[in-house]
Amino acid sequence: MRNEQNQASARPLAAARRADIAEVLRRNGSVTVAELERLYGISSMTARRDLAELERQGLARRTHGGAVLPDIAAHEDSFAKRLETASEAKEALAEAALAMITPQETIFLDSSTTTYFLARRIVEEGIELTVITNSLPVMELVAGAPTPGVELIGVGGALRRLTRSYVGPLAVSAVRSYYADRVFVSVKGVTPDGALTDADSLEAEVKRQMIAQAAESVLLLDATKLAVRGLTAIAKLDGLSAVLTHGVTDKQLAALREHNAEVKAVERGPRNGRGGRT
Amino acid sequence: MRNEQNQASARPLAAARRADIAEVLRRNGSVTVAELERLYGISSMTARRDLAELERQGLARRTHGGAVLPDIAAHEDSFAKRLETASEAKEALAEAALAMITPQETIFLDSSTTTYFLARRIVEEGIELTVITNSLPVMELVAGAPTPGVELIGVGGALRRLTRSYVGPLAVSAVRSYYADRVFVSVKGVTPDGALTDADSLEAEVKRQMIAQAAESVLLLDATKLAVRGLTAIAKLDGLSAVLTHGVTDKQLAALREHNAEVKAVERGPRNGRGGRT
DNA sequence: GTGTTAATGATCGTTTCTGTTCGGTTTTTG
DNA sequence: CAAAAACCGAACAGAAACGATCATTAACAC
Repeated sequence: MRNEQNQASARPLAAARRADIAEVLRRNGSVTVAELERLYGISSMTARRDLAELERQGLARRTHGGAVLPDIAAHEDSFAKRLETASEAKEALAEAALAMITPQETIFLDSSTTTYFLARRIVEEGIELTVITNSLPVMELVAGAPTPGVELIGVGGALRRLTRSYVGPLAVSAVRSYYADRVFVSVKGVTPDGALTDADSLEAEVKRQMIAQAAESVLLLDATKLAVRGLTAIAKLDGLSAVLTHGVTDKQLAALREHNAEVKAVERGPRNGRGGRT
Repeated sequence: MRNEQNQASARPLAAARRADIAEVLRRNGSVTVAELERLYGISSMTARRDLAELERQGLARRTHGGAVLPDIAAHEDSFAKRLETASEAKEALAEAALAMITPQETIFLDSSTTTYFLARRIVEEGIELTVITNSLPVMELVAGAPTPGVELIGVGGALRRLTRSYVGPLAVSAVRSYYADRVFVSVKGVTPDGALTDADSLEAEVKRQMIAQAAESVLLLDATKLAVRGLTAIAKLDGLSAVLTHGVTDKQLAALREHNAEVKAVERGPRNGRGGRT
């Protein structure tokens, strides 16, 4: 660019010389005061002053005898550990959900841990699609993906620390401004009469809106959910497009099918009597 | 090029000569006052005036003895990379910004690395307030805080991977739905005539909206910003409530004060100016 | 012609840049 | 580990550049 001549010529321009030094530094990774003296015909004091100026500008880091490029360290995540706590049921459900996804489509992911596993699989596979979520962990996961295949749209709002997700009016209205091909949700519990319930009403509101804005809605349900019941109702089983279950008994399966015909049992590894169709 | 006579032959138009100087500058990267005197047969005073005019037009950057090309920063470094540069200055600025915060208030934090440092200090100190941000790293930081003192409102939108921040229409409208006591912003560069510039227009839009929605706006400015100029304008210096600087020279400080009286120098590391008197 | 405006050059106190000196500190060497 | 060498940075002084100010000149309108 701007560094060609600059040999022992007259006295071109102090600023130009400094820019040149910065360029040399970028190319070589380091410079010494002695080199600068010889190269530009300046005194050591001036050389030091130049390097001090470059350091002030953040372009160099002073060392004894010269200067080097400022550190170029990497930024690492500390979330790897969270990934270790793997639940077999959730992994199986995530795997089955992954098979339902078509590249290039747009999906909602809620703030459950089950969909977190799904997000991880999506990133691992490098599937190209658009993910809309209110879950901070999912955002971190997708944003940190090595391959930029996944487009991420984050739903903002007030942070609910317990679940690390965004909720509230702003979150709901943000969800309302998007339409997706599919939504994957998980809930706190399912009642015997086919109602999905959650422990938090704000969270429930977001899930409900996601379901409303998606062409197809898929519930990811492990066996523990059948025993509990949340405080607020989100939706009815019969309003969903599909339900993936894991670890439920034949009897429970039959009960679910009374509310929704599209209930599929996902078994990976010999589990519970039935062998479901994967 | 249009370099006809150069000599004192005629004086067709000062503007033509300046355009010519600009051309020389583009080609060589720098010019000296002495060169201009010889080239055009003008006095040093006129040469300086020409260069001052070119600087006002953003075509040159004045230096002692001449002028060099302004660094037009169209490109942008990733968040991780920016985190490593001028970290000392950013820490000092963050510390000073921290002192401006009153507990229980609501603040906007933009997606710069400088405000990331500020967020970290807020979390460390456990100050109770509400933070509204479009920066994913800041969200992670605040959400992961051991003490739940900080209320977090996340601004969603489309994720811009390079800066790990949410931008776009959704982000802007989300910001618009909140009012804050204060906003802390950092920008790509500040031009001589007092305009804040950024490399990305989407990012700039969010910052602009934050400034509009905050009662007070504070700019965090390290010395590296004075040398560069971004592509899009965000706002004017005179529209801000306060400016905190680090590592700028006395002269630069005076220039900034012409646009905004509330410019404060925050020094905690490398001293500015020449022969620093303690 | 006369008045106005813009550009330029000259003067001069102030600022910036630079090299030298010198005492103190860090690194290397024996 | 001590001596030697190299390096550092504060302080000083000279040279160069700067910019505010004022006077001069040229172009133009009336």
